[in-house]
Amino acid sequence: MENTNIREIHFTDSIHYELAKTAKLMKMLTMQLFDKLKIEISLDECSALDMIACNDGICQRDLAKLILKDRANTGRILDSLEEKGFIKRFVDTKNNRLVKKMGMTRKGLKALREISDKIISYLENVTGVVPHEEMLKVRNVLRDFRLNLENKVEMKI
Amino acid sequence: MENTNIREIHFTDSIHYELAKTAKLMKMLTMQLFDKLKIEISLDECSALDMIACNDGICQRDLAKLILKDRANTGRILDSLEEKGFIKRFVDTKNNRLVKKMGMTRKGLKALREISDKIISYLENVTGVVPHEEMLKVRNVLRDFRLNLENKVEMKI
DNA sequence: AAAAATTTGTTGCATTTACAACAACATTAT
DNA sequence: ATAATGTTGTTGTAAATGCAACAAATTTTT
Repeated sequence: MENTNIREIHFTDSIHYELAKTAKLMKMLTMQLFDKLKIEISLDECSALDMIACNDGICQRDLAKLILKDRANTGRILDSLEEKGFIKRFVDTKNNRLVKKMGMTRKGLKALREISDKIISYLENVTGVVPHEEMLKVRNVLRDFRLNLENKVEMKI
Repeated sequence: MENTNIREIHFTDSIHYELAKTAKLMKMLTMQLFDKLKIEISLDECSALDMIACNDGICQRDLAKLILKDRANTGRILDSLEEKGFIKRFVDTKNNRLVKKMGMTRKGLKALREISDKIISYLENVTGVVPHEEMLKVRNVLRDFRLNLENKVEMKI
């Protein structure tokens, strides 16, 4: 007897779809929040800024890997942040090679803190529907999953 | 005594960052897979196709909401799918208004199934590191979270 | 020592994307 | 009845993005 009950598997039901859609909505919401609160830098600039604050003296390529932009666009984002006086860039060496490293300026730290203060209560309001513990658990599972992904994806950065 | 232990909260630690990064990596991996397996349509076209298969007779705007593209780009994706003979479009009414609805062609169903068969084992291999039950749980929490997001995000579609 | 390959950042270009304006039609308000 | 508003899809355009080519410097290979 043949099994005619073929299980249809749809992208819609997958974790991949749920991830993509949730992330996209989250991005839309945050961008709308940035607009509403009249935050003067873009979301991408803000996450780059935060990443630099957490990794003082990082070089461009390493930052690119963290924010998952290519080298070209990372450079452009940094141009903008430097022009606004939020970061300083300097040439240094890494493995005997000349690289451009960067760090926060006082102005950049101040700006980052102000933005953080502005958005944090809003974002807590959004994540609030799901219990905090559950959210942490999801974050941790996602992290494990992501770390595994990083080994499989061919990064051209 | 003043509390000088100010808790620094960074974007890097947030569920938002983890979501964005995981989703982006997942997208990169899937696109590389599409390339490797010589799948002839784009990832976006594929998810649109899957969505149409799951929602026969859907109109363009409703599809746009599901795939989170704007109406313009949804139309362009559909142009491409129609040109390839994977979907058929027809004018119908919805609330007494003329709308363009669509459905799968036999060719489209065949193509979708072939693509599904090709990628499914690869993707299971990726999600495999995390126990299936845990993955389902994450998906469900994400869904709750996303449904809440949908109420807060202003959709201009 | 010369040639080839590697690393890092920049520039240019082609594709993708989002957003606004528009056309066609229907509904509601005046 | 006429005007104003709303819905759906298309077109045009400006911005974002990714990719390939390049320059400058270093390391490895021959």
